[in-house]
This record gives sequence, C-alpha cells and structure tokens, in this order.
Amino acid sequence: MRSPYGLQIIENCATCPHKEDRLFCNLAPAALQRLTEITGSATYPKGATLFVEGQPARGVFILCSGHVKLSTSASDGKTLILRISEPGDLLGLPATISGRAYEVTADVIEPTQANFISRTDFLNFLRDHGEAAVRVAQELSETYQSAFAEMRTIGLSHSAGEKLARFILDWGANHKSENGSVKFKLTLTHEEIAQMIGASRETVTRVFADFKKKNLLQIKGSSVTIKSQSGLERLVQGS
Amino acid sequence: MRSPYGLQIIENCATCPHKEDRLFCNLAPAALQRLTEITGSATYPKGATLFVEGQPARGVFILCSGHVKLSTSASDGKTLILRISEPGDLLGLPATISGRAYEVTADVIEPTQANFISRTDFLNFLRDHGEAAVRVAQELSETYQSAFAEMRTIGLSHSAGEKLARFILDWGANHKSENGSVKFKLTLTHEEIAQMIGASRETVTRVFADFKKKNLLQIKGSSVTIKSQSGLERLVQGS
DNA sequence: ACGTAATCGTGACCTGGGTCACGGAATTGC
DNA sequence: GCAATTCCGTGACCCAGGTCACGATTACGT
Repeated sequence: MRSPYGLQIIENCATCPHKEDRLFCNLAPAALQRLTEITGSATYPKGATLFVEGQPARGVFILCSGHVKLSTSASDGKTLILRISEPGDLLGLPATISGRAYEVTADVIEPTQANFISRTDFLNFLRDHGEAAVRVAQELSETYQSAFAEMRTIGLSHSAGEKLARFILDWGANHKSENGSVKFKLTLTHEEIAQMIGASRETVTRVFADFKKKNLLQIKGSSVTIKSQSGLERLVQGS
Repeated sequence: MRSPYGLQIIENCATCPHKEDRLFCNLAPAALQRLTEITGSATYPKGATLFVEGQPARGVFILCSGHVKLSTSASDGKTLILRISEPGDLLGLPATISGRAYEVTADVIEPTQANFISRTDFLNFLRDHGEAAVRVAQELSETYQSAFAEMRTIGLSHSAGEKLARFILDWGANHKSENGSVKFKLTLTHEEIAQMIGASRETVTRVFADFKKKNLLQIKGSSVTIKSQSGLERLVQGS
C-alpha cells in the first residue's frame, strides 16, 4: 500500500519499527488495545502543516515516518527552528496535556506518516492508565530538558562559530553514517541552519567557509565530512 | 514556631496558603495522606543552594515560602537566570521524573521553607496514583511552555530595550501592588536583571536610564513605577 | 558610626555579526 | 532542456551592545 506521495505506509503500531524504543511499548495489552482504538493515521506531503503556533491544541501526533520541522516565529517574521523531529517522536504533547495553545508550528519537510490522537481521548486514556501517564511525564521531562539545553546554547550567546560547531556535532551524532568516519548528508539550507542556531544566512555561509579553510570540515554538495572532531569540540567549550 | 532565620514555619500542607491553587490539592484523601508521609520539610537561609546543575536528581522540592533563583551557567562563567520561583512551585521536577541530572541550579535568595520528596518515593507515589501523574504531566507541560516563551524572547534576539521592557511588564504583572497604579519593588540587582534578559550589567543600567528619560518608568531606590504601560508595550512588539 | 564591599552610573572604545546588494550556481517545474 | 526560482558566496558598511576603567553611591557587618 502506498500513499499519494510515494510513501510506504506503516499499517499499525505492532509492526512499527519504533515499537521497541518508544513511549508506549511495553504497556499492558489492554492499554495498547485502547490506544490503537483512539489512534487515527494519515499521510502528509512535503510542505503540509500539522499545526500552527497559537492554535488551540487538538491533540497529539505520533510521527511514524518522515521528518517534521518544529519552529516558532516572532512578529517581525524572524523564525527560530527548534528541532527536526524524527520518527517515533510525539508532537504537540505539552500543548495537548496542558490545554494551552500549541507553542510551535509543525511543518512537514518530507513526506510523512503520522498518527493522531485527539485531546479528550488522550487525556481519558492517561487517566485510566497511570503507567502511561508516568511514561508521558517522563517524555515531557526529557523534551523539556533538551529544549532547555538548546536554550542554553542560544541564550548564553556564544559566537556564531561556536553555535555552528555545536550544531554540526549534534547533527553528526544523530545521523552517523556507516563507515566509521563521520560523514553525513546535511539536507538543510543555510537559511534553515541559520534559523536553528539563531544567526543570519550569510554568517552561516561564512562560518562554513571558515571551517572548511581550517580543515575542520569537508563539504561536497549536501554531504559533510567532519575532518577534525576534536577541533570542533575545542570551539564548543567556551573560549 | 520559628526557624533559625526568623522565618515563620508552615506546619503542614493542610494549613498551607497555597493549598487551594496548587498541584496536589483536590486529590483523593488517601493520596494526600500518602503524600504527607513521604514529605520532609526543611528551612534554608539566604544563599543556600537546594541543588546544582549537573547533579544527579535526588528528588523534588516544593517551595512553601521564600524565593529561589533558578539559573544555569556556561563554562566561561556567564550565567543565565531562568526564573525566580514563587511559593507553591515545584523545583527539580523534570530531572526527578526523567532521572537525568538537574538542569538548573537552585539558589535561595531569601529565607525559605521547602518540602522535599525523594525521587523513588515520588515515582512510586505517581505510579500508584494515576490522577496525580496526570497532574504532574500538566505541571510539566506548563513549565515547558513558559520556559519556552522565555526562550523565544531571548532566542529571537530582540534589542536589549525590548527585552528589558518585556521583563518589566512581566514582573509588574506578577507583583502588582495595591493601589491600581503599577508600582512595585524590584529586589534584583542590575547584574541579576542582566542575567535574566541576557545582557550586560552596564546595558541594563543604560536602558533603565533611557526609560526614565523617556518617562516610561520612575525609579526610586528599589521601587519602580510604570508611567506608561502602553509605551513599554509598544517597545515589546517587534519594531 | 565607620570602613568595607557590593552596586550603580557613565564615558571611550571596539568588534561580531546583521543587513544590503549583487552575481553565480544549483534545483525545480513544465 | 530551458526558464524560473531558490540557494550560495562574498564584499562593503554599520551599529548595538559588550568590555574596560574608574569614580560615586548605597548597603551591610560589627
């Protein structure tokens, strides 16, 4: 079965590749059963928007495949990208739980399949299954702590070079490729990277050029190779 | 009964003035009973530290009275103050739930009474009382969303003036005093304010002077009066 | 009250990086 | 495979605000 966007559909959670390592795995069978009953699945093309910052929370999305960009933007149009979500992530959790508005905007950046659970269904489910509620609290705590780490690197304003180095190291760690050497595809535009580290597009270009000149990185098209992990790490720690 | 620091001690949660509006109020009596069993109380002098960023989480603190400063700091010594906690707040919740290290440092800035619940006791309590777990998830979500709002104002770097204006409006909103006009005590040093908005001490001084000159504020010692709410609000919204 | 330490006020200076303005390279769409 | 768009690279300019330096004030301990 294929979606309109050439996306392989994952039939249900039992066969989902993220079954093992994610939030609601080893719950009691009854809980799992209930969960599948209240879950609806859908696919989205690149460019679709799951929800928008400020919109009242409708419910949570569980990312099955594809990538989604979470961002927030100021009145003057400036945008800050907070995270690129991976399959297995829950989107819109804090807003759904607290009942406030979504605090970020979620844009699909590549064809994506996601499950949806409405707010009321989800809250009832949690109330009936304490174990799941604790799991959710844990997930929230972790989200909080990473958002927080993010915030530190932006807030305690390091230089643009430091922030970019940190970003590359993080990205490399999550997108390790095969052969041992740290080489990966960086599918974001300079503009997007700029928005992730809180800098301008031009600065990103310049710092990349600088890193290349200093032999910290090698860049060919969208593929990046880290030539000197230690060099980047040295940049990250203050001074 | 008085503590060594001249602090009025609150005997137990039943008589606590925050009983009504806080996290674990209208729980089932059994849950409340269990909660008091696992809660220990203590008082702390100004300057004491409840926990330090990076330390493994021991448990949560419930602030009964006094104020606690939550901050994080970078290797180069720069500090970012995230929040001044008020009585009724839970401190160290995300770290305690997730089992990771405390993500902030909590320093007592005025004599304080706080209750403590150890991590294992707390987790067991949550598992046994699903309703409380949902409550905790809500609290986490809200903490997350405010931290997040904080992050936006710092990250989408507005000018120092904008950030200070926003800070003053927020502070004023939470510390409204009597007579209708917005006048309040600002018990923080310029240094601390600087750390809250991510600026240097001198800049804070200068912007304050500027606001005073523009008749937005009136400052006498540590008491601040907002002369033109609308003027400040105009500064806040971009451009 | 008095000395010490912490805070505040202000000027001079300097720089990181934002902004503007292009032209060239690379994708994308038809 | 050609046009249109989007992205990348780079120079010129500039300014908000960080840093340093130092003196004036205020708060605090004993």
